[in-house]
Amino acid sequence: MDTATSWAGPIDGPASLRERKKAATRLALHRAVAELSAAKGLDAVTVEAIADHANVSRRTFSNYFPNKEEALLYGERMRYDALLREIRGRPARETPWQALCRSAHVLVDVLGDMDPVWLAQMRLVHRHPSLAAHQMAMQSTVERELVTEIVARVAHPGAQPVSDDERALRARVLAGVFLAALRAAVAVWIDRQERLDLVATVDAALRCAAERLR
Amino acid sequence: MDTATSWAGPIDGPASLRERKKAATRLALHRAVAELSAAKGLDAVTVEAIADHANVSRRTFSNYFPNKEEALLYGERMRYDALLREIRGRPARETPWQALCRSAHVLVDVLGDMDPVWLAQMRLVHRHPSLAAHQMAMQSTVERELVTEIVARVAHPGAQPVSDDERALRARVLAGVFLAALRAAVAVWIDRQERLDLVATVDAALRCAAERLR
DNA sequence: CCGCAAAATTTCCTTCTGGGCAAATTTGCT
DNA sequence: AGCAAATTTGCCCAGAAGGAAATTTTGCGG
Repeated sequence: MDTATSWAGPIDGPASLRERKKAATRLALHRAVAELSAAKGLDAVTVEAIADHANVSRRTFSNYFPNKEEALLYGERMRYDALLREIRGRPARETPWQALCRSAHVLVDVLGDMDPVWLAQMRLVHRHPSLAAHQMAMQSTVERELVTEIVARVAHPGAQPVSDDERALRARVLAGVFLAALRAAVAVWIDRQERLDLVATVDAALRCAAERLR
Repeated sequence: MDTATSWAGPIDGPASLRERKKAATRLALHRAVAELSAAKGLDAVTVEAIADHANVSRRTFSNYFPNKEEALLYGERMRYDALLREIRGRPARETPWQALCRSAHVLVDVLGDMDPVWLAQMRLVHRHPSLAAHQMAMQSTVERELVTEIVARVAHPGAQPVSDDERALRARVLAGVFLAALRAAVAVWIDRQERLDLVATVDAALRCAAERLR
């Protein structure tokens, strides 16, 4: 069950043994919640059960995650981190929107069509409103980081100069719109899972968001 | 301190005494959290303290709200409900985006420049990440309702016909973009509070979102 | 290889939360 | 006034979050 490499997990570079062990524990906890909650639903699973299943003490769980939800959404969080890294790595000459779109494309591509574990997770999130809430919460963090990244890309080559306020506003709107588009794409893809292609759906959502709205 | 009427609160029509009392209690609890958390920060306030401050038992608090955060964000929730009502009431010939923008305008206008209580709330949310999380969570609910409302407005007068999937995607993107724009506007307005006009900022954000992105 | 300092895990403990249940109180209606 | 329904309250318990200190593991210099 080595899906770790498929989403560029934390077991990457040759870090110190300590770091690698921590990463392993974190991952074990994440998988424990995923596995247990897939069976009985998240709130029928106690933190203790999760810790047991990962062979650590209940208290250690708290050292890694503040609560079950975050543990469950850890994979999701990693994916967003990957997205952020990707964006930061885009050439500076790309406009913010280009950078965002291309990064999204890369990530969704890498994610592959239907990592079954991810699919299960998304279905779970999709159904359980409290999880959706936590996911949104996570996105609000991502959004903040995204905003600073976009603001950094001030170089609008052929655009008329704008005020600081205007730029801040634009950056926030851009970040929000981008994430909203991603969410929308995933949502409808989950809804109509059998009939749609994920990459195409994401592309469509981004194009739709970039269009002039009517 | 009768700000209740300013945001179309629950004390409206002449409902039964029971209903009015419930509404009053709910409001009292909401105000209690707001007041106490404004002073010491939200997590320094126990549910018991809130209940005490509203002259009810701790158990009764649970009858009204599932947790502190929801109690604190109750005002916010009411405002979004008002927004939804406004949108549902727009004439059917308006395109979805028009309906959204005009509703937002109405609501922000009604909200008035700087209801001081609201301002305090927003600042609190703005600082405390866990609150921002809960706010996002709430928005995800609102978003869902918004989507169904937008889907209902299928009548794109002069647009080429699109598939069901496409329409669902567009509705979700639209809802997400709209809420993202609102959030962005409020965020920068809070950031630069002294120098900006709220209505103008919201307008700018919506216009920015509606523009073709670069 | 050994032992030591730093870091991580564990045990223990306290406070707070959410919510079931049944008794007591309040409200609406006749 | 008096009864039924709705609401509040007190009591209770399983779980969550997280502080403090003891214990174990890791990394490194001798």
